[in-house]
Formats: sequence, structure tokens, C-alpha cells
Amino acid sequence: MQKTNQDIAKMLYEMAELFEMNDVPFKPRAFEKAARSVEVFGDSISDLYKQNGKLELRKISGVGKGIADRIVEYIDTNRIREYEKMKKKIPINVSELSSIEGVGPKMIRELYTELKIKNLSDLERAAKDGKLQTLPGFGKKLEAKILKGIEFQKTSSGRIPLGEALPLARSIIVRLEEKKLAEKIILAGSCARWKETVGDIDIIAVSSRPREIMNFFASLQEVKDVLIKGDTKTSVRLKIGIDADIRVVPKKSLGATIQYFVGNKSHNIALRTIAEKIGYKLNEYGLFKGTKQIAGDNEKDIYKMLGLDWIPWEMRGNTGEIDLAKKHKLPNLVGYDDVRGDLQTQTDWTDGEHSIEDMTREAERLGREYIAITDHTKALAMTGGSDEKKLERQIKEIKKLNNKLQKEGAKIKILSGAEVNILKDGSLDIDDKTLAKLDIVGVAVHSLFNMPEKEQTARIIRAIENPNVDILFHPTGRIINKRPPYAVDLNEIFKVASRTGTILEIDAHPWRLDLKDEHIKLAKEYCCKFVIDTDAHSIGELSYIEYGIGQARRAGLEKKNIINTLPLKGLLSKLK
DNA sequence: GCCGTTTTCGGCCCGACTGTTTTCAGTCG
Repeated sequence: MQKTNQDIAKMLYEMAELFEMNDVPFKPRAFEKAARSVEVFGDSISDLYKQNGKLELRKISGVGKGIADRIVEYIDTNRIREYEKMKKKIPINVSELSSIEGVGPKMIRELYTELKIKNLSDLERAAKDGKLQTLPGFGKKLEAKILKGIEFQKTSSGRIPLGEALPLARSIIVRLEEKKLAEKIILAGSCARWKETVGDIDIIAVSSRPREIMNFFASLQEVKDVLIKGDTKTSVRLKIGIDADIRVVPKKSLGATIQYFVGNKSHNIALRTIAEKIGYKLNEYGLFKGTKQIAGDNEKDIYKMLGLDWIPWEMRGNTGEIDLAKKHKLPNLVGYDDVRGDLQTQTDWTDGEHSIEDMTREAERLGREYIAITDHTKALAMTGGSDEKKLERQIKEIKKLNNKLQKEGAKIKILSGAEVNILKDGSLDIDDKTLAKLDIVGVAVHSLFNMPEKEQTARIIRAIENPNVDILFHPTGRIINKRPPYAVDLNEIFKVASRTGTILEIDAHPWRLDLKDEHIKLAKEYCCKFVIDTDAHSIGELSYIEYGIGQARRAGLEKKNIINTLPLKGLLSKLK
């Protein structure tokens, strides 16, 4: 089995913890840093090594000779001798134990040497038997905390989709604002970066009444447990299964705090390192020269003092954005108001909830200038998919509706389309004559998700080579936290899409977000064009567009890369 | 082990909070 970047990262993380347990200096940080880079690296590291050799691996930030050697050993032999040696000395399940809140490498070592605890069930038994509190440095509270952590881990799913976290975070913020305890409340963390899944919700407040905010936050109805409650910081566990943190800071530090809580860890470390090199110190209270704050009340000044352009929140992942900011080459990102129309929607003609007219009126209310109706086609029998005749009927119906709306003075225009199924051999389940009559033809895989990569890739390529096809819908088919993407060679797909002018969809539905950020980045390198649409099956889902724009911004897309930022006329000229 | 406006040696991000102990190490983000 080929090693994925995730596999490699996991191994490096585990080695970092083993070094830490053995009090090896500096190696833990080095391995952790390399693991983080590996985790977010765009291409397959196994492929990179096999195609271009070991030296290529040194291009991954934080990977030098030593770690490159170990990655190669892992890919080639499926094991790392040094890891196995350490593991033999301390034969315990480190990643399992350290996944418990409050349990770190030093405690794990203590637990093993004193009580021979090797895994989670050992730990649970010892805690329940009251053995932990007998150890030096441990006490009753710590034991109870560990038990709670184990209990939580059993019921928690880890990260939840942004589509669940963001509405919840926004609702908490609304209530904080209504309390009027703070001058300013800001949503930070991965929600602010529009990351597709969220591990915790971070909120920043500027207030002269921090105590009251801490109390109010800890008493929210969504809170299951209070983990930490201090003077300026409170951390709670939410019933939904993730944590939420709030931090109160003085106004003069607001920019620095936003910087600190929005950027991911890697981005922040990189910035602090830059600061240090030019004789400054950066923390969540500001940028300091000695003890003097030289920037901090707003973010732009901090970036400027570090010799960088201000970096949009979505891009802060230390994946090349800092270098672009240094060279003044950051992209001019597509804005949240730039998308003019929706190009994938389903109606009650198939599996959608609402009529074409209802969907159109809601789209107009949202400010869209056009909406494509793209109901499923016949191979998806369970959705009542359209055949050629039904599609012809729908085209007529849409014409009628367009006339009616125009008479009423509505600005929005309905486009006729379809979400056409790609069959096993790459042919489509609607004939070419009918496809040619539609304004928009999107194609998608809805069956045989488990085909081998080569066949799946060939299947999709044949479909997008059809001259009637405009868009490839949800190109990888993944459902976040539920269904993995099907095996497909995206490099090949993007190459062909670029050649045939097939537009790639960024499906904004928060359970899909397909293409995802790093795939968008890759497709951009092939000069592909994109569309951001909602895949809405009801009027409420038409507002999901912001999730897709968030992903596009994470990948550095500009307005010009996205065809539905064009007015209708311009858009139609780009379709086949 | 990594890295270089301190470039092949000598440093390595930084602060809040907790529990247990009484001055701080460990954990977390």
C-alpha cells in the first residue's frame, strides 16, 4: 500500500512524541515541524520521491537530510528502524494516550514507568481504581480530569464540518453581542480561515468587563464542561463535541491577538521567527522592540513592520503565502460578493424540495443575476432523474418562466441545464442531441465509486471530452467525514480539463466542498477555469455559496479564474 | 534534526492556565 502524506505525518508526529518522552532535546520540535509540513503538502510525497528521488524531499520545509532519510526508509521498507527501537524500549500506544486532553509525553512516561500503563484501557482502569492519584505530582483533580477526557474522547468525533461549526459560532457571537459586555467580538481560528473542518471555535473580545464575559461564556446552553476559566481566557467543551475558547484582550493588542488566533500554528511560528530575526518579539499582545510595543492594535501594521503585505485570513497556513507577501505577489482574491449566479441547483422536478420558480425567486433575493437548473438525469432512478423527453419539457417550462419573470421586471435569468450521469464506460445517460439544446451541461459520477484509479480516471476523462460538456461537478465525490474521494488521478483530469476547456466545479455545499482547497490550488497550476455553485436542493441551501468562496480564497483564486463572476453575457460566451 | 540578514555552528515561538506544591513543570494552542 502506497504511503499517503497522512501516514508519513502520523509517523513523524509519533516519533516526535517518543523523542519528547526520552528527553531528547530539539528533535521533538524538528519532527513536529516536518510532520506539519508533510500534512499540508500539496502533492503525494511517495510519488514525488519515486519520480524525482530523495533530494526532492528536502524541498519540504523542515525536512533536512535526517528526516528525508527516514521518510525514504518508511516508503521503501514500510518501517523506520529508529522508531521500532524506541518503541521496543517503551512499548506503548503513544498517539492513543496523547489524544486525551491534558495527557502529554512526560505524563505518559511517568504512567508507564510507575504503573506500566500502555494504552487507553490501561489508563481508564487505573484512573477508575484510583491508582493515578497515588503517583507523585498527581492528585484527585488530575485523575478526574483524565477520566473525563477519556469519556469525551469516546463520544467525540474530533473535528466537525465547517458547515456545523460556523452557524453555531455565529449564533454564540450574536448572543455575546446582545449581552453588550464587549466593545468588539471577533470570530477567529479555523472558522475564520474557512477551513473545511473545525477542531475548536476561537472567539476574541475587547472588553473592560472580562469577568462577566467569562461567566456568560461558561454558562452558554451549548456548554457541556468548563475546562479552563481564568481572568482573560475561558475554554469550554461543547455538547456538539468540540471545544470553544474565548480570550479578552485590551484594544491596543487587538490586531496582534487576531493575528495570533487566525493564523494557523505554522503560519504564526513562521511570523515569530521573522520578527526575531530583525530584533523584534511577536506575541498575542503586539510586536515589541525590547519592552516597547511598536505595533499591535491592527494587523496591517504588524505585517508591514515584518516586511510583509497583509495576508488574507483564508490563506494563512504557511503554505507559501508568506513568501508571496514578502515579494508583494499575493493574489487579489475573489470576494464574497463577486459571484453573480448559481450554476448547480436541483428542484422538485427530481430530488429537490422546491419548484423552479421558488428557487429562482430566492436566488434573486440573494442578488444572483442567473440560476441554472440542473436536475439529475435518468440513470439516478431514485431521484426521478430526467430522460430526454422530460428535459425537453423542462426547457419549455423554463422559457415560459423566464418570460413571466421578465414581464414582472425581474432581473434574474434562468438557464436550463442538467447534472448528467457519467456511466461506467464514460458515456453519458442523455443523448448528445438533447445536451446540445441545454444552456449548461454538468456531468458527475454518481455510481461505481470503487472503480480502480486508472479506470475511474479514464471514465471521467471520456466524459469531459464530450464537446457538449461544460462543467465537471464535484470532481472527487467525497463527503466530509463520511465518504472518501473516489480513486482518481487528478493531475490527468486537470490536464484534460485545461485542454478541453471543461470548467471545474467548486461545490460549495458544506458537506462536499469539492474540489477542496489543495486540489483547487493544483488545478490552478494547470490553468483550469472554475465555477463556484451551491448544489442547492432547497431554497435555504442557495446561501451556501460563501463556503465555496472560502475554499477558493484558501487556494488563492482570483475573480478572473471563476466563470460565474462574469455577467450573464460573458458567462454564456464561455459555455459550449 | 533543521537552518542561515547570526550561513556550516549555535541557536531553536511564546504566553495562559492548571494542579500540585510553595516556585514550577507540563500541557495546550
